[in-house]
Amino acid sequence: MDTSLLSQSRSLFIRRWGEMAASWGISRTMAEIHALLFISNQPLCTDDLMDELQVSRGNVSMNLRQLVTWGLAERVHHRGDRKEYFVAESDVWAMFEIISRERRRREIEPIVETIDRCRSMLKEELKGLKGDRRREVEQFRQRLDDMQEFLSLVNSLFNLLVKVGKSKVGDVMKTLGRFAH
Amino acid sequence: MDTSLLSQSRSLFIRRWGEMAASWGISRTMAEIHALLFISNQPLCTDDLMDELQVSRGNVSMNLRQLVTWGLAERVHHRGDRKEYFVAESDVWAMFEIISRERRRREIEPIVETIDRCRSMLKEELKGLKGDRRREVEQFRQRLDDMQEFLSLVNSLFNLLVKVGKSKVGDVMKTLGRFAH
DNA sequence: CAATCCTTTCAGATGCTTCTGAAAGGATAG
DNA sequence: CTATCCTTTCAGAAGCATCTGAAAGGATTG
Repeated sequence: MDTSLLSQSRSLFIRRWGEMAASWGISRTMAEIHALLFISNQPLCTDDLMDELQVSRGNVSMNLRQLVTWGLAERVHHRGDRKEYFVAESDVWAMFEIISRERRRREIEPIVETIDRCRSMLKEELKGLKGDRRREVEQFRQRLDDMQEFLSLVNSLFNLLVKVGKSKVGDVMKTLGRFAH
Repeated sequence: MDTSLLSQSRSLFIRRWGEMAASWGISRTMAEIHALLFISNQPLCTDDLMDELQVSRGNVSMNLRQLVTWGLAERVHHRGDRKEYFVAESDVWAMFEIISRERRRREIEPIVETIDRCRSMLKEELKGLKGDRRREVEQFRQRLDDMQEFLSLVNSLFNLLVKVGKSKVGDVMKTLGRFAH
């Protein structure tokens, strides 16, 4: 067994990346595969991944498919070799864009849509109301409004960040610093 | 059964908030309890929550405890009533601060710490290396550097956002807009 | 077209998280 | 001190997401 510092770092990083995955809504193995591809300096095939991560062929196959679908990995062919190889997206900004789009789609959009529906229902409901019940509905509506305002802010921030991108980040941080005394 | 639009909106919102919870690393029931408290205009007791959400007493108790620990809910006592009541934090910015702190603690800090360790291991490893293997280590190190730079940016952005808070968000957005031609 | 090599699929197994409900704990009232 | 009321705890049950491995699919080769 390889006990070099290189090998130790590899498995340390892969394991941690996998552990984090749970909170990112990505399965542990999918994240480990992605980590391994990310730190490799050459494309890897299914067997490489099975060996290093100790998981089944089916598992690797399914998770690779999802990584490719997301755009976090892509297929690579070598002349004279039937096997398929894979590499990871290597630009962390592109990764950020992909992951944040995915997360927004799952975490932000559904709740925004629901809040919209609720708001119009409550607007309707308010028409004929007086007194305590009116106050109840109004409070509910107020909270939904606050939440929606906040969520659309978060949304635009992400959009901006992605647009601004790597190159201008230094400037952005400097400018933002002014707001935070 | 109450079929008013108010009641429909309530359960719609609660259900959706709960569904989202999975991706936020919060259990469905914990999120539903939080949602119900968030949209109520008065403190609720354990039985209220059990009735409306159809979950067991133990479940409510454990999740309330966690909500209180996080600071997303707090206990309220009524004179002459032995029961404990609960209200949710109602300021979405405070909620954001709490949740983002928690998520960073679980999602960002561990990987940053791991990257640090890996980087120093690789630095050590590089000392006596030449050729292909050196190139392999160098690529790994480069990717870790990129990742770390990115993560610390995200970190400072969150810090800034929390500090800047509600009041100045408009300004921040306007300024960011300039960078996004 | 048969053999070989590799990938994909999916039913059932596994393991992890969350939930239940009953028992124990603890406070207040009489 | 005992009864009452409410909360907390936790072992086992249930539910859910992930993984395995074998079988089927599909492509290339000789």
